[in-house]
Order: sequence, then structure tokens, then C-alpha cells
Amino acid sequence: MAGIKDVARAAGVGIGTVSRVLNSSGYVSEEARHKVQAAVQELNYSPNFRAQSLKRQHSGVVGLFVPTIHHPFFSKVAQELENMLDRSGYKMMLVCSQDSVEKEKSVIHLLAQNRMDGAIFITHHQHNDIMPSYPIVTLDRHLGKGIPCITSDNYESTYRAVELLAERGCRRIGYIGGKPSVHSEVEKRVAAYRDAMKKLGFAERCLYEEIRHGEEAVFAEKYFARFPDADGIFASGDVLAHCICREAQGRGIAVPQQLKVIAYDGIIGTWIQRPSITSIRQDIHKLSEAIVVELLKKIRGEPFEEKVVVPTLFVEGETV
Amino acid sequence: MAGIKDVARAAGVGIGTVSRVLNSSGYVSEEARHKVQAAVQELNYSPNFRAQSLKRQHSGVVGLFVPTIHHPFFSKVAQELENMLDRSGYKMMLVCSQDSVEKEKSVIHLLAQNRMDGAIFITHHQHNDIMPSYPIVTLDRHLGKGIPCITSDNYESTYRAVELLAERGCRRIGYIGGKPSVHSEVEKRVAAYRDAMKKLGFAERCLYEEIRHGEEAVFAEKYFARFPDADGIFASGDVLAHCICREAQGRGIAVPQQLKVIAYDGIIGTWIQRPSITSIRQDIHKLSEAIVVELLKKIRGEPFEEKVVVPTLFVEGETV
DNA sequence: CTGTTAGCGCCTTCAG
DNA sequence: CTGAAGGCGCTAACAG
Repeated sequence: MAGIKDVARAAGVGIGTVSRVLNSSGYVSEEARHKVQAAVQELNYSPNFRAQSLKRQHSGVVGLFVPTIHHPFFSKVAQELENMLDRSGYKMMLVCSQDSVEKEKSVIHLLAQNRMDGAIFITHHQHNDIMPSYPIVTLDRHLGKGIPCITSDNYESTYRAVELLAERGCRRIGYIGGKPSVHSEVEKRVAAYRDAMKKLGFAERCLYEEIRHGEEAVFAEKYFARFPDADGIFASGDVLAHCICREAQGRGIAVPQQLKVIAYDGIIGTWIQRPSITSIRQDIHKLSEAIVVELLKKIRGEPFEEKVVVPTLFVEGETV
Repeated sequence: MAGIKDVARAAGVGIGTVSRVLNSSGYVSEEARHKVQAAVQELNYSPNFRAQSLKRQHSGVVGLFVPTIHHPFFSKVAQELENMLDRSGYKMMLVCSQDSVEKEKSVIHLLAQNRMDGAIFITHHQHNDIMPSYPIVTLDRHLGKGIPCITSDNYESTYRAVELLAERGCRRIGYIGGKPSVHSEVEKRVAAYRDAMKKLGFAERCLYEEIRHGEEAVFAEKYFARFPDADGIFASGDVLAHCICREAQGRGIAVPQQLKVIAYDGIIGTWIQRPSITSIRQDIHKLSEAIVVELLKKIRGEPFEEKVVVPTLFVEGETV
């Protein structure tokens, strides 16, 4: 494995010159430049990243912390983020915290050890030991003052979705969603539902409890057991909406004739292309863009936004 | 940010002793050990990973290269791999090559630059510049001699699936699947289909062309346009199977009465928990385990298996 | 058992 | 414009 010294020797110059050519910094004569480039080719040399990062004090790596990557929403976000980061010259380290608090907490060690230059947080737990100075940005979660939070306009979108269900004739409108165990923008969905129901003068049919990824089907069953007469449901997520539709089908409830469903997220539709579940689609492209923009500002020590709200898009499907 | 020197000074010992305590290597007196531990606590010190990895010549990072992470199969694989790697003390760098050959090729640079200790390859393109000595392992893809390939028993499973469709009364059995642009174990699925059809004496109804992720729905439409009379379909992947079912529904074809469907992969079922599509489930846990085991052997320079075949599991659903 | 020393491979002043 | 030298923070070998 060739090092910079080998290149210098082969080119008949000093290592300083080689470094200058490689980083196009400082003054180098045309002749020296060519000799160096030839030697680099010759030896098939590429600079050792470990040494570079020790010297430069940054590694060009950003950590992404998600509860699980095997999920339509998180995997879509990861996909977008990886692309954006790549374009900004960063690599992405993926950590699936799998609801393990310990693994989530490792973000602090990883940052302290300089294994990453910054981190993006999409998690479920509370963290009180995150200092505002850490280069961290979150999606939906409030980790504290000084930690930027990027989110969709949860409240407005949900409010309008509930109104829409009412306009389409629903009177027994329900809400199903997981309750975050940490202060999160997602709470605004249930708040909007409740406000809208109050405004409409309807009785709530709300199932809002902590659940784990993978338990959506059971949760949907539970919903029908508790509120068998719902004629419209707002589901806080694609998977839940999917399970609700399946469960309805199993119970012989026709969608959308007897039961209308609107989902938040609207991501699964991007696989099967013909979106079937009417949904409020989060603009994951814009969300990811904002996340990366604010994170890079934070890493560079520039002023940043504490909160960015991205509009959603209403996608007409076949369940309303 | 405290360094090892600060700790040494605070503990009143030399940096060598600190290093020995931290790495529990060599002999250290109890007294010195305690003093160092106290100083570490005091200064909230953690060793700089960049310096460690320069010195140790490895970074504890493994790259995972997938076409896209927003996909039920790949995201499930990534999930399992991240867990296994974590348990082995490795972090996972995710690269979504998005069908971009350039991004896939970057594996070689990243390896040469020592940004990763090894790589896992799940990709679509041909690569002739991969040396057998590179610490790379693939899922399904043959990259050449010396590069371990982990895969399911594609041939056997597919053969049995086609036989099953025949047993259940299908006579016009079809195959739909993307054609890999690189020599891959996935080719054995279509080979098994063809052999089984020959054995059964049935005419083929096979759509086997290169497709990109995201185009599955269009591909399914194309299938029905070409073979509208199929009464049994083997789909090489969950998303395709899903699209086939939707398309059938749109055309008023009853599943499973008029059309039976079996999918390879069987991963989507793990979200909605009640698996609805009958499928040949790949044992992603075992696949991932084998991948990590062989990769670590390769990284450590130990002897390894060139090929590992993992059995699949038949999952009875509602489409047969 | 312990402190000191010599690099790991590179970047960056600093004289020349 | 260029080469030599110092140091990023840590580990491992060495002499005590």
C-alpha cells in the first residue's frame, strides 16, 4: 500500500509538494504537478483517510439513528438522506436503535470519540444528556433548546383530514396512532384530531397508546374491538392504515363505503405506484433537505433554524 | 476536549500507563489503575477514535451497498446486518447505489482509502475490477472467484413453488421477475421455473426483463397485457407479487379462485403480521449471520466459504 | 510494573 | 515555488 512518501520519491519531489497537488492548495509548478500526478497514477495511490481525518479533525461521516430501518417511512427518509449527504460529501452511518435506549445513547459516545461529525435523530426515547452544542438535528422529536427539529405541518394537515372525513359524510370519526414516549411534533396529530372533533361536535373514538414497530396489526384489531362502529378513521402512519384496512376487510366492513380511511405519511404508495390509501403525504424530499441543511450549519458552527416546518401533500386514494 | 496527556497529568502517571488501563493490556498496579479511572471520570475522557484507527490500522466500519434502502427486502436485510455487526463491534456505513454504477464503484476507493474495513455487496451491476483479496461478501451476486456469495436455495424453492401451483390445479403458470444485469443466484429462480414447466409439460408464460425498483406496478400491468390468461403466477419478489394482486383485482380477477400467486422473499408479511401473500420466505436472519461470519473471516484473513446456501421457509398465505 | 520514545500517514507552517 | 520538520492523539516496544 503506497503512502505519500512513496509518491514523493517516485515523482522526485518532497512530500509537501505532493500534498499540495493532492489538495490543490498553495503554489505548485506545472512541471511538479505533472510529475506528481503521474506518480499517483503509477502507484495507484489514494490518501489514507484515517490519517487525513486525524489531521483535519473531521471524518465526513454523519450518523442516522432510527428505531428500525425496516419500515416504509424510515427507509424512505434514510434513502433521501443518504443521497443528500452523499452530494454534500458525507457518508452515512446507520444505527438502528431498535427501541434500545442504550444504543440510542451511544450517539454521545460516538460523537465524543469523533466517530461522526454529526447525527440525525429519529427516535422514541427521552434524552436529557444531549447538550445544545452537539451537532444533532431531529425529525419530529424535541430534544431540547438548541437542537434543530425538522417536521411536517402535522397539526394543519390532520385537522384538514378530519374535516374532509366529515365532509364526506363520516360522523363517527376515529383516530389510531402510537403515542411517542418523548415530546414530539407527532403529538400535534392527536391534538388536531381532538380540536377538530370538538369543533364538529362529534364524540371521539381515539386509540392513542405507546406501541412498538411490528405490533401494528394487533393494535388495529384492538381498535375495532373498542370502537366497532367507526365510519371514518385517521391513521397516524401507513402501516397502521394498512392494518386497519385489512382488519376491516376481515370483518366484512367495506372500504370506503362503510368506513373511510386517511393515513399520515403516504409512503407505501410510492412502491405500488398506484396509491390506494388516501393519505397526507409527508414531503420526505424537502424534510431531508432541511435536515441536512441545518445539520451542516450546526457542524460548521453557523447560525441555524431551531425549527423548520415542511408542508404536506394531500394524495387522493381509494379509501375515502 | 481532553486528550490522553491530560488524563496522564491529572492522574499523575505517564501516558503509557493510561493507555494500558484503557486497553487493559500489560501490567498496571491497582493504585495506578484507580487513579487513571478517576481521572477519566473527572475529565469525561474518551479516546479519540481517529487516532486509534490510524494507529491500529482498522476502523471498525463495514459498508453496506444496496440499490435502494426503501425496499422491504433490502431494508430488512440492512436491519439484521446492522444488529449482527453491532454485536461484533462494527458500525455500518450505508450506501444506496441507486442503480448508479459510479456509486457502486466507490467501494474500491472507500476500501483503498481505508474508510471501511470491509463491504457487503447487494447490487445490480457487473464489476470486473474487484480483486479476490478485497474484504467483500455478496448476497446473491457472483462477483468472481474468491468473493464469498451468500444466497438462499433459489432453485429448490422455486421448483417446489411451481409444483405446488400445479398441484393446486393451475395449468397456465407464469413467472414474473426482474432480470439481474449481473451473474446472480437469482437467475436460478427462472431456471427452476423453466425446468419445472418442462417437466410438467406446460407452456411458459414468462416475463423476465431488467427492471428498476419503483417500476414494479408498470411491469405487472405489462404481464397481464401479455399473458391475460394465467391462472398461477410465481413472482420473484414481494413488491411484484403485491402489484400482481392489485392489478388482478383491478381487472376483476379473483385471487386465489381464478389466479393463484406465490411470492419469493415473503418479507412484507412481517409488517402486517398476518401474511396474506403465500410466499417462500428467505431466512434473512440466517443469511445476515452467514454474511457477517464470512466477512469477518475475510477481514481477519482466515479461511472462508466461497458460497453459503441458506434454506427458505414456505409461508402459507391467502393467495393459493 | 512504569515513563519515555518512536512512529501510524498526512497536512501545514516555515525557512529557504 | 519547494523541502524539511513538527504534530494531530494514540499505541506498543523499550529501557528502566
